[in-house]
Amino acid sequence: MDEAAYLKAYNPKAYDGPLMSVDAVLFTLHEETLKVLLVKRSSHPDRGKWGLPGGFIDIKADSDLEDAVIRKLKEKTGVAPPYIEQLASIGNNSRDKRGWSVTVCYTALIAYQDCEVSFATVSDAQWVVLSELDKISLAFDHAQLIELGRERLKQKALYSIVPAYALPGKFTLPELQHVHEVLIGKPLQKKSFRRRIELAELLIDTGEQRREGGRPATLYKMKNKSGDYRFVRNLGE
Amino acid sequence: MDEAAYLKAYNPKAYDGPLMSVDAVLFTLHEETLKVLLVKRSSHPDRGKWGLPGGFIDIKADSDLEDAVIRKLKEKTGVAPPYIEQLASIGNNSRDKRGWSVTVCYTALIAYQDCEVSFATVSDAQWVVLSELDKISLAFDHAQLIELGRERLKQKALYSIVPAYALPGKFTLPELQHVHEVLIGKPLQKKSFRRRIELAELLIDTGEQRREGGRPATLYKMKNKSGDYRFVRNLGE
DNA sequence: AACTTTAGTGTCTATTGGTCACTTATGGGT
DNA sequence: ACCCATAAGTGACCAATAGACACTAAAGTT
Repeated sequence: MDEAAYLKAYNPKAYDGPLMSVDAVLFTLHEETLKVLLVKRSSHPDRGKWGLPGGFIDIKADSDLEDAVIRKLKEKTGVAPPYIEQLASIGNNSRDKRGWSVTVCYTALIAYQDCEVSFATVSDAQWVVLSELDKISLAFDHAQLIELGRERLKQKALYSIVPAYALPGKFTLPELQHVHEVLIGKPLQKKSFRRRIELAELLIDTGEQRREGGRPATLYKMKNKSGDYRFVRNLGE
Repeated sequence: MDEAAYLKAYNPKAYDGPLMSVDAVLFTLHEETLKVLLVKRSSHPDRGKWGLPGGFIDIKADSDLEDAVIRKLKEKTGVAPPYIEQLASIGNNSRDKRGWSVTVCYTALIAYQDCEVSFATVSDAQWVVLSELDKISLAFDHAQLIELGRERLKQKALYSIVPAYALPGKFTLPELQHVHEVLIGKPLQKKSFRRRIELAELLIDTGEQRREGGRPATLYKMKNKSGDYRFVRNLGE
């Protein structure tokens, strides 16, 4: 049998495969704390529980995995997040009551302001403060996925300025430092923090300033490739 | 309808989902070069081409994703590799002629000696030098997956001693440095290399030595958690 | 014993983060 | 207007760790 004949006769349903979904751990910073986006499950299993935005791939509509998650996120927030990264894939026969199930899970960041309006109308989605997660019983293994995302983001905070994507397009250095401090879980030296960013020339001075209490802070924006930059030495520790 | 009824009525085949497989990029060091394990595809599509070890999940036999890849690797090499790590998941509608397909891809390392015998008898598996990959037309997007694994391993070489898993249980520091040099692609200062490993106390002196030309080199073995250790500062650059 | 080869060390320099006091810019209260 | 509180931003020195490279050490070979 040649390949053309094989493909013609091929029936994907003959193969007994696992369920396959995508999920996203979308973080933002609001009121000095990290928050994660949760949605209320409208269907079985775990109906009524809160879980991560995500779901099955639509093999007609989605052309790749990232497409699929972004579609799911847009449904809830109205916009695509400025940062998204594959986190991990979890697959086993116990995480979903329906059977062997695999999720490809992403972490994403967005500024609170950039999607606030969009889902003020959607009552089945909410931002949840990370420290209050243990009070909620989450669907599937989503608590574990959030913890994984959290951990990954903490690492990124040590050697990159990826956390900047949790802020609006223009932000001040003290604001950025604050995001890093929340993620790393301890205060940082402003001098060290600023020095490395300046040296690597990662930000653009917009010329604008923001006043809030004391001396006005300069507003910066990210350069195009700044999210990919990796400092050779970690902060903290 | 309650959850029990839903689950009872649930039919996974009603859902039109993607194909789902696992693959592994297994590297080793042999004759001073990095090699990757390839297997000859015995079935369609891309029958006869070389590709990564891997395949569909067996939802009866495998209890999770890692189980599944390790099973695939054991089939080819006879042993489970001492190091395995999730690399990435790639899913789209163009990588497999059969339709929308997702692979969860792992990187793994093993000592050449530890599986040489096992698959000397298997003629459909071979180690291929990385620089000769462009001469072979690989199945699916496997060339890209290998490049991804290569890149990840290079990063690991900069801030960890994970590459040690490409060596036998006992190895010398010059040997380890050599693996790192191959991965990073340039020579390293032996003093710097040794100093950081000694300082972090990552290896155990076995008391044995290896003679080869000049002064004998001390044989070390890894401590248990040494693969997880991350230096705060990168080598090279 | 002298030479070659490879392992391993001593020591100085370079880079970058840590610390912390100091200066600067703004608003508010007297 | 002046002083103070507050937050932004800098100067200067210290600490940790990688880079460079010459030197010593231990083996085999001639």
